[in-house]
Amino acid sequence: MSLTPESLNFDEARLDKIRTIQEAGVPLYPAKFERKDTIEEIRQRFHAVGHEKSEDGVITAGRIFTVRDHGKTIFADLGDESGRIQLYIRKNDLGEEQFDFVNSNLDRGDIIGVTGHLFRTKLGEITIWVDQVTFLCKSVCALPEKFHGLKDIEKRYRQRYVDLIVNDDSREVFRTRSRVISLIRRYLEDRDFLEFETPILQPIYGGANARPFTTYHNFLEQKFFLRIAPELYLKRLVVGGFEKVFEIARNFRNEDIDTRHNPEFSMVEIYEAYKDFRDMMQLTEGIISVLVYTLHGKYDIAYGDETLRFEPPFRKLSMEDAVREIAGVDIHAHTPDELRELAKNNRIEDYEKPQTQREFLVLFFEGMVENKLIQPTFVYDFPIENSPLAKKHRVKEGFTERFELFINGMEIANGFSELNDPLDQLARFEDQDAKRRAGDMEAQMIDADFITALGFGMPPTGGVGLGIDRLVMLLTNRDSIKEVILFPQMKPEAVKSEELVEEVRNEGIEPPSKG
RNA sequence: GGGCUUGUAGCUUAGUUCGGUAGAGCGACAGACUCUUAAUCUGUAGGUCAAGGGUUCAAAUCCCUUCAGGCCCGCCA
Repeated sequence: MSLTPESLNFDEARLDKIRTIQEAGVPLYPAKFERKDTIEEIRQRFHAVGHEKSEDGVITAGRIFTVRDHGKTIFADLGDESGRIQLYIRKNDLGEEQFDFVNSNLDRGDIIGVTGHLFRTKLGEITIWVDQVTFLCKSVCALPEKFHGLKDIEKRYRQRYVDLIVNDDSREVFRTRSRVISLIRRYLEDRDFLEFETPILQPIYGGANARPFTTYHNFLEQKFFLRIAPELYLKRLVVGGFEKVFEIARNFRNEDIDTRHNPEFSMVEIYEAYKDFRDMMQLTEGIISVLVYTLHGKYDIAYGDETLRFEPPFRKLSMEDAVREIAGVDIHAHTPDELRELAKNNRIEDYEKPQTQREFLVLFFEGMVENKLIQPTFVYDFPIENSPLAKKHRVKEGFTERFELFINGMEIANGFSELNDPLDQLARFEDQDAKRRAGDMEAQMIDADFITALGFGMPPTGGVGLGIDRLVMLLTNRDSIKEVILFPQMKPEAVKSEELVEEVRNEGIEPPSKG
Protein backbone atom coordinates (compact mmCIF):
# COMPACT_ATOMS: atom_id res chain seq x y z
CA MET A 1 0.00 0.00 0.00
CA SER A 2 1.55 3.27 -1.08
CA LEU A 3 1.08 6.55 0.68
CA THR A 4 -0.64 9.47 -1.03
CA PRO A 5 -1.57 12.99 0.09
CA GLU A 6 -5.13 11.66 0.39
CA SER A 7 -4.20 8.64 2.49
CA LEU A 8 -2.17 10.93 4.72
CA ASN A 9 -5.23 13.12 5.25
CA PHE A 10 -3.61 16.20 3.74
CA ASP A 11 -6.13 19.01 3.48
CA GLU A 12 -7.54 19.34 -0.07
CA ALA A 13 -8.10 23.07 0.21
CA ARG A 14 -4.54 23.62 1.36
CA LEU A 15 -3.10 21.50 -1.43
CA ASP A 16 -5.04 23.72 -3.83
CA LYS A 17 -3.50 26.78 -2.24
CA ILE A 18 -0.05 25.31 -2.69
CA ARG A 19 -0.75 25.01 -6.41
CA THR A 20 -2.00 28.61 -6.52
CA ILE A 21 1.06 29.90 -4.70
CA GLN A 22 3.43 27.95 -6.89
CA GLU A 23 1.68 29.10 -10.06
CA ALA A 24 2.19 32.67 -8.86
CA GLY A 25 5.91 31.90 -8.77
CA VAL A 26 6.18 32.54 -5.04
CA PRO A 27 8.68 30.26 -3.27
CA LEU A 28 6.74 28.23 -0.71
CA TYR A 29 9.53 26.55 1.19
CA PRO A 30 12.46 29.00 1.10
CA ALA A 31 15.71 27.75 2.58
CA LYS A 32 16.23 30.60 4.98
CA PHE A 33 14.62 33.67 6.48
CA GLU A 34 16.73 36.26 8.28
CA ARG A 35 14.83 36.53 11.52
CA LYS A 36 16.10 39.50 13.51
CA ASP A 37 13.87 39.34 16.59
CA THR A 38 12.12 36.66 18.56
CA ILE A 39 8.65 37.41 19.83
CA GLU A 40 9.87 37.58 23.41
CA GLU A 41 12.57 40.06 22.41
CA ILE A 42 9.96 42.18 20.63
CA ARG A 43 7.68 42.16 23.65
CA GLN A 44 10.50 43.30 25.89
CA ARG A 45 11.82 45.95 23.56
CA PHE A 46 8.40 47.44 22.85
CA HIS A 47 6.71 46.93 26.20
CA ALA A 48 6.06 50.69 26.48
CA VAL A 49 4.88 51.22 22.90
CA GLY A 50 1.82 53.45 22.47
CA HIS A 51 -1.01 53.66 19.96
CA GLU A 52 1.27 55.27 17.36
CA LYS A 53 3.24 53.04 15.02
CA SER A 54 6.84 52.66 16.24
CA GLU A 55 9.80 54.07 14.34
CA ASP A 56 11.84 50.92 14.90
CA GLY A 57 10.98 47.98 12.75
CA VAL A 58 11.10 44.25 13.46
CA ILE A 59 11.69 41.14 11.40
CA THR A 60 10.31 38.01 12.98
CA ALA A 61 8.82 34.66 12.10
CA GLY A 62 6.62 31.96 13.49
CA ARG A 63 3.51 29.86 13.13
CA ILE A 64 0.04 31.30 12.56
CA PHE A 65 -2.27 30.20 15.37
CA THR A 66 -5.43 32.16 14.65
CA VAL A 67 -6.65 34.34 11.81
CA ARG A 68 -9.38 36.94 12.19
CA ASP A 69 -10.32 38.23 8.77
CA HIS A 70 -12.06 41.63 8.69
CA GLY A 71 -12.28 42.14 4.96
CA LYS A 72 -9.70 44.82 4.35
CA THR A 73 -7.71 44.01 7.49
CA ILE A 74 -6.60 40.79 9.10
CA PHE A 75 -5.71 40.14 12.69
CA ALA A 76 -3.65 37.03 13.29
CA ASP A 77 -1.67 35.52 16.14
CA LEU A 78 1.91 34.57 15.41
CA GLY A 79 3.78 32.24 17.74
CA ASP A 80 7.39 31.16 18.10
CA GLU A 81 9.08 29.20 20.87
CA SER A 82 9.36 32.29 23.02
CA GLY A 83 5.73 33.39 22.87
CA ARG A 84 2.91 34.79 20.79
CA ILE A 85 2.11 38.18 19.39
CA GLN A 86 -0.73 39.69 17.37
CA LEU A 87 -0.32 40.72 13.75
CA TYR A 88 -2.27 43.51 12.07
CA ILE A 89 -2.29 43.28 8.29
CA ARG A 90 -3.99 45.95 6.18
CA LYS A 91 -4.85 46.16 2.52
CA ASN A 92 -3.59 49.78 2.52
CA ASP A 93 -0.11 48.67 3.55
CA LEU A 94 0.37 45.58 1.40
CA GLY A 95 -1.44 46.80 -1.65
CA GLU A 96 -4.50 45.09 -3.14
CA GLU A 97 -2.70 42.31 -4.99
CA GLN A 98 -0.39 41.29 -2.13
CA PHE A 99 -3.16 41.54 0.42
CA ASP A 100 -5.59 39.39 -1.54
CA PHE A 101 -2.85 36.87 -2.18
CA VAL A 102 -2.03 36.60 1.52
CA ASN A 103 -5.66 36.71 2.58
CA SER A 104 -6.71 33.88 0.32
CA ASN A 105 -3.68 31.64 0.85
CA LEU A 106 -2.79 32.04 4.51
CA ASP A 107 -3.95 29.29 6.85
CA ARG A 108 -3.79 28.58 10.51
CA GLY A 109 -0.65 26.49 11.05
CA ASP A 110 1.39 28.11 8.27
CA ILE A 111 4.84 29.38 9.11
CA ILE A 112 5.56 32.87 7.87
CA GLY A 113 8.07 35.66 8.24
CA VAL A 114 6.88 39.23 8.77
CA THR A 115 8.42 42.66 8.79
CA GLY A 116 6.63 45.56 10.40
CA HIS A 117 6.41 48.05 13.22
CA LEU A 118 4.91 47.90 16.68
CA PHE A 119 1.85 49.61 18.07
CA ARG A 120 -0.73 49.12 20.74
CA THR A 121 -4.37 48.55 19.73
CA LYS A 122 -7.34 50.39 21.19
CA LEU A 123 -7.82 47.48 23.56
CA GLY A 124 -4.18 47.63 24.67
CA GLU A 125 -2.73 44.63 22.84
CA ILE A 126 0.84 44.96 21.63
CA THR A 127 0.67 44.23 17.92
CA ILE A 128 2.95 44.08 14.90
CA TRP A 129 1.70 46.39 12.17
CA VAL A 130 2.81 44.26 9.25
CA ASP A 131 4.17 45.65 6.00
CA GLN A 132 5.48 42.43 4.49
CA VAL A 133 4.53 38.74 4.71
CA THR A 134 6.80 35.91 3.51
CA PHE A 135 5.61 32.31 3.28
CA LEU A 136 8.21 30.05 4.92
CA CYS A 137 6.27 26.80 5.10
CA LYS A 138 2.78 25.89 4.04
CA SER A 139 1.07 23.58 6.48
CA VAL A 140 -1.09 20.98 4.74
CA CYS A 141 -2.40 19.37 7.92
CA ALA A 142 -5.11 21.21 9.81
CA LEU A 143 -4.29 21.91 13.43
CA PRO A 144 -6.70 20.84 16.16
CA GLU A 145 -9.32 23.26 17.33
CA LYS A 146 -7.97 26.56 18.58
CA PHE A 147 -9.93 26.71 21.80
CA HIS A 148 -10.01 23.13 23.08
CA GLY A 149 -6.69 22.11 21.58
CA LEU A 150 -5.78 18.44 21.33
CA LYS A 151 -7.19 16.47 24.25
CA ASP A 152 -7.27 12.91 22.98
CA ILE A 153 -4.56 11.29 25.10
CA GLU A 154 -3.73 8.63 22.54
CA LYS A 155 -3.31 11.19 19.77
CA ARG A 156 -1.23 13.43 22.04
CA TYR A 157 1.24 10.57 22.52
CA ARG A 158 1.21 9.28 18.97
CA GLN A 159 1.52 12.71 17.39
CA ARG A 160 3.52 14.47 20.06
CA TYR A 161 4.50 17.18 17.59
CA VAL A 162 0.86 18.28 17.42
CA ASP A 163 0.59 18.17 21.19
CA LEU A 164 3.65 20.40 21.42
CA ILE A 165 2.33 22.85 18.83
CA VAL A 166 -1.00 23.45 20.50
CA ASN A 167 -0.61 22.61 24.18
CA ASP A 168 1.55 25.10 26.03
CA ASP A 169 1.60 23.06 29.22
CA SER A 170 2.91 20.04 27.38
CA ARG A 171 5.74 22.11 25.95
CA GLU A 172 6.44 23.33 29.47
CA VAL A 173 6.73 19.76 30.79
CA PHE A 174 9.45 18.93 28.29
CA ARG A 175 11.21 22.22 28.83
CA THR A 176 11.38 21.24 32.50
CA ARG A 177 12.61 17.78 31.58
CA SER A 178 15.45 19.27 29.59
CA ARG A 179 16.37 21.57 32.48
CA VAL A 180 16.32 18.66 34.94
CA ILE A 181 18.88 16.75 32.91
CA SER A 182 20.97 19.85 32.42
CA LEU A 183 20.88 20.72 36.14
CA ILE A 184 21.83 17.20 37.20
CA ARG A 185 24.75 17.29 34.80
CA ARG A 186 25.86 20.70 36.07
CA TYR A 187 25.52 19.65 39.70
CA LEU A 188 27.82 16.70 39.14
CA GLU A 189 30.28 18.50 36.89
CA ASP A 190 30.58 21.27 39.49
CA ARG A 191 31.72 18.57 41.89
CA ASP A 192 34.31 17.20 39.46
CA PHE A 193 32.39 14.12 38.32
CA LEU A 194 33.22 12.90 34.82
CA GLU A 195 30.45 11.87 32.47
CA PHE A 196 30.99 8.70 30.42
CA GLU A 197 29.12 6.60 27.92
CA THR A 198 29.15 2.85 28.36
CA PRO A 199 27.76 0.12 26.08
CA ILE A 200 24.06 -0.16 25.46
CA LEU A 201 24.57 -3.37 23.48
CA GLN A 202 25.86 -5.79 26.06
CA PRO A 203 26.80 -9.48 25.68
CA ILE A 204 25.83 -10.04 29.32
CA TYR A 205 23.24 -7.88 31.03
CA GLY A 206 23.33 -6.93 34.67
CA GLY A 207 23.12 -4.20 37.27
CA ALA A 208 19.45 -4.71 37.98
CA ASN A 209 16.84 -7.40 38.18
CA ALA A 210 14.80 -7.20 35.03
CA ARG A 211 14.05 -8.96 31.78
CA PRO A 212 16.08 -7.64 28.85
CA PHE A 213 15.46 -6.95 25.19
CA THR A 214 17.55 -9.13 22.95
CA THR A 215 19.04 -8.45 19.56
CA TYR A 216 21.57 -10.01 17.23
CA HIS A 217 24.78 -8.81 15.64
CA ASN A 218 25.13 -10.33 12.18
CA PHE A 219 28.88 -9.86 11.77
CA LEU A 220 29.78 -11.18 15.20
CA GLU A 221 27.08 -13.82 14.89
CA GLN A 222 26.18 -13.17 18.45
CA LYS A 223 23.19 -12.37 20.59
CA PHE A 224 23.27 -9.06 22.44
CA PHE A 225 21.13 -7.54 25.16
CA LEU A 226 20.04 -3.94 25.45
CA ARG A 227 21.30 -2.84 28.80
CA ILE A 228 18.97 -2.85 31.77
CA ALA A 229 21.48 -0.71 33.71
CA PRO A 230 24.95 0.75 33.13
CA GLU A 231 26.12 -0.27 36.61
CA LEU A 232 28.66 -2.99 35.90
CA TYR A 233 30.45 -0.90 33.26
CA LEU A 234 30.61 2.23 35.39
CA LYS A 235 32.14 0.24 38.22
CA ARG A 236 34.80 -1.03 35.81
CA LEU A 237 35.67 2.65 35.33
CA VAL A 238 36.12 3.05 39.07
CA VAL A 239 38.41 0.02 38.99
CA GLY A 240 40.28 1.79 36.19
CA GLY A 241 40.95 4.76 38.42
CA PHE A 242 38.18 7.25 37.63
CA GLU A 243 36.99 8.12 41.12
CA LYS A 244 33.90 10.20 40.35
CA VAL A 245 31.87 9.06 37.38
CA PHE A 246 28.33 9.27 36.12
CA GLU A 247 26.26 8.40 33.09
CA ILE A 248 22.91 9.73 32.01
CA ALA A 249 21.70 6.43 30.69
CA ARG A 250 18.77 5.18 28.69
CA ASN A 251 17.89 1.75 30.05
CA PHE A 252 15.66 -0.88 28.47
CA ARG A 253 13.52 -3.36 30.35
CA ASN A 254 11.29 -5.85 28.64
CA GLU A 255 8.42 -5.62 31.08
CA ASP A 256 4.91 -4.33 31.40
CA ILE A 257 3.96 -0.78 30.56
CA ASP A 258 1.94 1.30 32.99
CA THR A 259 1.78 4.79 34.45
CA ARG A 260 5.15 4.36 36.10
CA HIS A 261 6.98 2.12 33.61
CA ASN A 262 8.09 2.64 30.03
CA PRO A 263 10.23 0.00 28.28
CA GLU A 264 12.97 2.57 27.80
CA PHE A 265 13.60 5.05 30.55
CA SER A 266 16.28 7.40 31.73
CA MET A 267 18.45 7.19 34.77
CA VAL A 268 21.50 8.96 36.05
CA GLU A 269 23.92 6.57 37.69
CA ILE A 270 26.68 7.97 39.86
CA TYR A 271 29.72 6.35 41.50
CA GLU A 272 32.17 7.93 43.87
CA ALA A 273 35.22 6.21 45.30
CA TYR A 274 35.93 6.33 49.04
CA LYS A 275 32.27 7.01 49.84
CA ASP A 276 29.55 4.79 51.28
CA PHE A 277 25.77 4.51 51.10
CA ARG A 278 25.27 7.30 53.61
CA ASP A 279 27.32 9.69 51.51
CA MET A 280 25.25 8.71 48.48
CA MET A 281 22.03 9.47 50.34
CA GLN A 282 23.42 12.91 50.99
CA LEU A 283 24.40 13.36 47.36
CA THR A 284 20.95 12.24 46.21
CA GLU A 285 19.25 14.59 48.62
CA GLY A 286 21.50 17.41 47.42
CA ILE A 287 20.71 16.88 43.74
CA ILE A 288 16.98 16.60 44.25
CA SER A 289 16.57 19.48 46.65
CA VAL A 290 18.64 21.79 44.44
CA LEU A 291 16.55 20.71 41.43
CA VAL A 292 13.32 21.49 43.24
CA TYR A 293 14.58 24.82 44.53
CA THR A 294 16.03 25.90 41.19
CA LEU A 295 12.91 25.00 39.25
CA HIS A 296 10.28 26.14 41.75
CA GLY A 297 12.03 28.76 43.86
CA LYS A 298 11.04 26.90 47.01
CA TYR A 299 11.29 23.47 48.58
CA ASP A 300 7.54 22.74 48.74
CA ILE A 301 5.80 21.66 45.58
CA ALA A 302 2.24 20.61 44.86
CA TYR A 303 1.78 17.10 43.53
CA GLY A 304 -1.82 15.98 43.04
CA ASP A 305 -3.52 16.53 46.37
CA GLU A 306 -0.23 16.47 48.26
CA THR A 307 2.36 19.04 49.09
CA LEU A 308 5.77 17.42 48.80
CA ARG A 309 8.46 18.91 51.02
CA PHE A 310 12.00 18.70 49.70
CA GLU A 311 13.84 20.75 52.26
CA PRO A 312 16.88 18.69 53.28
CA PRO A 313 17.53 16.59 55.21
CA PHE A 314 14.98 14.05 53.95
CA ARG A 315 13.58 11.54 56.37
CA LYS A 316 15.77 8.46 56.78
CA LEU A 317 14.83 5.20 58.42
CA SER A 318 15.86 1.60 58.23
CA MET A 319 13.57 -0.88 56.55
CA GLU A 320 12.94 -2.56 59.90
CA ASP A 321 11.97 0.75 61.48
CA ALA A 322 9.81 1.65 58.50
CA VAL A 323 7.92 -1.65 58.81
CA ARG A 324 7.64 -1.29 62.58
CA GLU A 325 6.41 2.26 62.39
CA ILE A 326 4.16 2.20 59.34
CA ALA A 327 2.99 -1.41 59.18
CA GLY A 328 3.11 -1.81 62.96
CA VAL A 329 5.07 -5.05 62.69
CA ASP A 330 8.28 -5.73 64.60
CA ILE A 331 10.00 -8.35 62.48
CA HIS A 332 12.41 -9.36 65.21
CA ALA A 333 9.65 -9.92 67.77
CA HIS A 334 7.99 -12.72 65.81
CA THR A 335 8.75 -16.14 64.40
CA PRO A 336 8.25 -16.67 60.65
CA ASP A 337 5.02 -18.53 61.38
CA GLU A 338 3.67 -15.64 63.41
CA LEU A 339 4.72 -13.24 60.67
CA ARG A 340 2.88 -15.35 58.12
CA GLU A 341 -0.26 -15.12 60.20
CA LEU A 342 0.16 -11.35 60.52
CA ALA A 343 0.65 -10.99 56.78
CA LYS A 344 -2.43 -13.09 56.13
CA ASN A 345 -4.49 -10.97 58.54
CA ASN A 346 -3.30 -7.82 56.78
CA ARG A 347 -4.40 -9.29 53.47
CA ILE A 348 -0.98 -9.19 51.88
CA GLU A 349 -0.82 -11.49 48.89
CA ASP A 350 1.84 -14.18 48.60
CA TYR A 351 2.08 -14.52 52.38
CA GLU A 352 2.86 -18.20 51.97
CA LYS A 353 6.12 -17.84 50.07
CA PRO A 354 8.52 -16.14 52.56
CA GLN A 355 10.40 -18.38 54.97
CA THR A 356 12.70 -16.11 56.92
CA GLN A 357 12.26 -12.96 58.96
CA ARG A 358 14.14 -11.02 56.31
CA GLU A 359 11.87 -12.26 53.55
CA PHE A 360 8.87 -11.23 55.60
CA LEU A 361 10.46 -7.84 56.16
CA VAL A 362 10.47 -7.27 52.40
CA LEU A 363 6.94 -8.63 52.11
CA PHE A 364 5.60 -6.24 54.74
CA PHE A 365 7.59 -3.36 53.33
CA GLU A 366 6.29 -3.82 49.81
CA GLY A 367 2.79 -4.72 50.88
CA MET A 368 2.12 -2.13 53.54
CA VAL A 369 4.81 0.56 53.63
CA GLU A 370 6.08 1.51 50.18
CA ASN A 371 2.97 3.25 48.89
CA LYS A 372 2.55 5.18 52.13
CA LEU A 373 5.89 6.89 51.76
CA ILE A 374 4.60 10.12 50.26
CA GLN A 375 7.14 12.64 51.53
CA PRO A 376 10.74 12.08 50.40
CA THR A 377 11.99 9.22 52.55
CA PHE A 378 15.18 7.20 52.45
CA VAL A 379 14.76 3.59 53.49
CA TYR A 380 18.04 1.80 54.18
CA ASP A 381 19.44 -1.59 55.21
CA PHE A 382 18.02 -4.08 52.73
CA PRO A 383 18.13 -7.86 53.16
CA ILE A 384 21.08 -9.39 51.37
CA GLU A 385 19.03 -11.78 49.22
CA ASN A 386 17.60 -8.95 47.13
CA SER A 387 20.79 -6.95 46.75
CA PRO A 388 23.41 -8.94 44.86
CA LEU A 389 25.61 -5.93 44.09
CA ALA A 390 25.58 -4.22 47.49
CA LYS A 391 28.18 -4.59 50.19
CA LYS A 392 27.33 -6.59 53.28
CA HIS A 393 26.26 -4.40 56.15
CA ARG A 394 29.19 -3.51 58.42
CA VAL A 395 27.25 -4.49 61.57
CA LYS A 396 23.87 -5.92 60.63
CA GLU A 397 24.15 -9.63 59.80
CA GLY A 398 22.10 -10.65 56.75
CA PHE A 399 21.66 -7.10 55.48
CA THR A 400 23.38 -4.83 52.99
CA GLU A 401 24.33 -1.18 53.01
CA ARG A 402 21.66 -0.25 50.54
CA PHE A 403 18.99 2.45 50.39
CA GLU A 404 16.11 3.48 48.24
CA LEU A 405 14.45 6.88 48.08
CA PHE A 406 10.67 6.90 47.97
CA ILE A 407 8.52 9.86 47.01
CA ASN A 408 4.78 9.64 46.51
CA GLY A 409 5.05 5.87 46.94
CA MET A 410 7.42 5.63 43.98
CA GLU A 411 10.97 4.37 44.00
CA ILE A 412 13.02 7.33 42.82
CA ALA A 413 16.58 6.31 43.69
CA ASN A 414 18.49 3.20 44.63
CA GLY A 415 22.01 3.20 45.97
CA PHE A 416 24.51 1.34 48.06
CA SER A 417 27.98 0.86 49.33
CA GLU A 418 29.22 -1.04 46.31
CA LEU A 419 30.29 -4.63 46.76
CA ASN A 420 34.02 -4.68 45.96
CA ASP A 421 34.95 -8.12 47.37
CA PRO A 422 35.38 -10.30 44.23
CA LEU A 423 34.85 -13.57 46.12
CA ASP A 424 31.65 -12.31 47.72
CA GLN A 425 30.51 -10.97 44.33
CA LEU A 426 31.12 -14.36 42.77
CA ALA A 427 29.07 -16.05 45.47
CA ARG A 428 26.20 -13.57 44.99
CA PHE A 429 26.23 -14.07 41.23
CA GLU A 430 26.13 -17.81 41.72
CA ASP A 431 23.12 -17.41 43.96
CA GLN A 432 21.46 -15.26 41.25
CA ASP A 433 22.37 -17.79 38.59
CA ALA A 434 20.72 -20.57 40.59
CA LYS A 435 17.56 -18.46 40.72
CA ARG A 436 17.75 -17.91 36.95
CA ARG A 437 18.06 -21.63 36.36
CA ALA A 438 15.08 -22.12 38.62
CA GLY A 439 13.08 -19.96 36.24
CA ASP A 440 13.47 -16.47 37.69
CA MET A 441 13.59 -14.48 34.46
CA GLU A 442 14.78 -11.39 36.30
CA ALA A 443 17.73 -12.82 38.18
CA GLN A 444 21.15 -11.65 37.06
CA MET A 445 23.68 -13.36 34.81
CA ILE A 446 27.18 -14.18 35.98
CA ASP A 447 29.51 -11.56 34.54
CA ALA A 448 32.95 -13.14 34.79
CA ASP A 449 34.74 -10.11 33.38
CA PHE A 450 33.13 -7.89 35.99
CA ILE A 451 34.31 -10.20 38.75
CA THR A 452 37.77 -10.15 37.18
CA ALA A 453 37.65 -6.34 37.25
CA LEU A 454 36.85 -6.48 40.94
CA GLY A 455 39.73 -8.92 41.21
CA PHE A 456 42.07 -6.11 40.21
CA GLY A 457 40.67 -4.11 43.09
CA MET A 458 37.99 -1.42 43.38
CA PRO A 459 38.26 1.09 46.20
CA PRO A 460 35.38 1.35 48.64
CA THR A 461 32.77 3.09 46.53
CA GLY A 462 29.31 4.53 46.92
CA GLY A 463 26.85 4.41 44.02
CA VAL A 464 23.34 5.57 43.28
CA GLY A 465 20.89 5.51 40.38
CA LEU A 466 18.20 8.14 40.04
CA GLY A 467 15.11 7.70 37.90
CA ILE A 468 14.87 10.81 35.79
CA ASP A 469 11.43 10.20 34.31
CA ARG A 470 9.80 9.75 37.69
CA LEU A 471 11.61 12.77 39.04
CA VAL A 472 10.25 14.82 36.15
CA MET A 473 6.76 13.49 36.93
CA LEU A 474 7.06 14.89 40.44
CA LEU A 475 8.49 18.19 39.28
CA THR A 476 5.77 18.72 36.67
CA ASN A 477 2.84 17.32 38.62
CA ARG A 478 2.08 14.57 36.08
CA ASP A 479 0.60 11.23 37.07
CA SER A 480 1.79 9.15 34.12
CA ILE A 481 5.30 8.50 32.90
CA LYS A 482 3.97 8.85 29.34
CA GLU A 483 3.35 12.52 30.05
CA VAL A 484 7.06 13.13 30.58
CA ILE A 485 8.44 10.90 27.82
CA LEU A 486 8.27 12.59 24.43
CA PHE A 487 7.49 9.47 22.44
CA PRO A 488 6.19 6.82 24.82
CA GLN A 489 5.97 3.22 23.66
CA MET A 490 2.62 2.45 22.04
CA LYS A 491 1.24 -0.39 20.00
CA PRO A 492 1.09 0.47 16.30
CA GLU A 493 -2.30 1.54 15.09
CA ALA A 494 -4.44 -1.27 13.70
CA VAL A 495 -4.09 -0.44 10.01
CA LYS A 496 -0.33 -0.43 10.08
CA SER A 497 0.02 -3.53 12.19
CA GLU A 498 -0.02 -6.08 9.37
CA GLU A 499 2.61 -4.19 7.40
CA LEU A 500 4.76 -4.04 10.49
CA VAL A 501 4.59 -7.77 11.02
CA GLU A 502 5.55 -8.17 7.37
CA GLU A 503 8.54 -5.86 7.74
CA VAL A 504 9.69 -7.60 10.86
CA ARG A 505 9.59 -10.88 8.96
CA ASN A 506 11.64 -9.35 6.18
CA GLU A 507 14.25 -8.41 8.75
CA GLY A 508 14.45 -12.07 9.65
CA ILE A 509 13.16 -11.56 13.14
CA GLU A 510 10.07 -13.58 13.81
CA PRO A 511 7.58 -11.92 16.11
CA PRO A 512 6.76 -14.27 18.97
CA SER A 513 3.60 -16.21 18.25
CA LYS A 514 0.69 -15.52 20.50
CA GLY A 515 -0.34 -17.96 23.11
C1' G B 1 -2.96 -11.98 33.32
C1' G B 2 -7.81 -9.85 35.92
C1' G B 3 -11.54 -5.87 36.61
C1' C B 4 -13.71 -1.29 35.03
C1' U B 5 -13.97 2.02 31.00
C1' U B 6 -13.45 4.91 26.13
C1' G B 7 -13.56 5.10 20.56
C1' U B 8 -19.29 9.50 16.61
C1' A B 9 -16.80 15.03 10.93
C1' G B 10 -9.87 17.62 10.81
C1' C B 11 -10.60 19.08 16.40
C1' U B 12 -14.07 19.45 20.89
C1' U B 13 -18.42 16.82 21.50
C1' A B 14 -24.43 15.66 21.88
C1' G B 15 -27.14 11.34 20.87
C1' U B 16 -26.30 5.04 23.79
C1' U B 17 -30.13 4.55 29.82
C1' C B 18 -35.49 3.23 26.89
C1' G B 19 -33.47 0.71 18.97
C1' G B 20 -37.03 4.55 14.66
C1' U B 21 -33.57 9.09 8.58
C1' A B 22 -26.59 11.27 13.06
C1' G B 23 -26.93 17.06 15.74
C1' A B 24 -23.87 21.20 17.34
C1' G B 25 -19.49 24.47 18.08
C1' C B 26 -14.70 25.37 16.14
C1' G B 27 -12.16 24.49 11.55
C1' A B 28 -12.85 24.28 5.88
C1' C B 29 -15.30 26.52 1.54
C1' A B 30 -18.28 31.00 -0.69
C1' G B 31 -19.70 35.96 0.72
C1' A B 32 -20.03 40.83 4.09
C1' C B 33 -17.00 43.71 7.41
C1' U B 34 -10.27 48.67 8.21
C1' C B 35 -8.72 48.17 16.13
C1' U B 36 -10.35 42.31 16.31
C1' U B 37 -8.50 38.80 19.92
C1' A B 38 -12.68 31.79 21.33
C1' A B 39 -14.01 38.42 16.36
C1' U B 40 -19.04 38.88 14.35
C1' C B 41 -22.90 38.00 10.51
C1' U B 42 -25.10 34.97 6.04
C1' G B 43 -24.77 30.53 3.31
C1' U B 44 -22.50 25.59 1.70
C1' A B 45 -19.96 21.11 2.00
C1' G B 46 -18.02 17.50 5.24
C1' G B 47 -19.81 10.97 8.77
C1' U B 48 -17.96 3.09 6.76
C1' C B 49 -20.73 6.26 14.32
C1' A B 50 -12.92 2.01 15.55
C1' A B 51 -13.35 -2.97 12.48
C1' G B 52 -16.14 -7.49 11.68
C1' G B 53 -20.24 -10.57 12.77
C1' G B 54 -25.17 -11.37 15.07
C1' U B 55 -30.38 -10.13 16.89
C1' U B 56 -34.36 -7.08 14.63
C1' C B 57 -39.14 -4.74 9.99
C1' A B 58 -35.32 -1.24 11.78
C1' A B 59 -28.78 -0.77 15.25
C1' A B 60 -24.22 4.75 16.75
C1' U B 61 -27.67 2.56 20.49
C1' C B 62 -28.71 -4.44 22.21
C1' C B 63 -25.30 -9.14 21.92
C1' C B 64 -20.49 -11.52 20.38
C1' U B 65 -15.44 -11.20 18.46
C1' U B 66 -11.35 -8.23 17.22
C1' C B 67 -8.24 -3.61 17.21
C1' A B 68 -6.30 0.70 19.73
C1' G B 69 -6.49 3.72 24.19
C1' G B 70 -7.37 5.14 29.56
C1' C B 71 -7.80 3.88 34.96
C1' C B 72 -7.12 0.24 38.84
C1' C B 73 -5.08 -4.50 40.49
C1' G B 74 -1.39 -8.36 39.69
C1' C B 75 3.60 -8.76 37.81
C1' C B 76 7.75 -5.35 37.99
C1' A B 77 13.39 -8.30 43.79
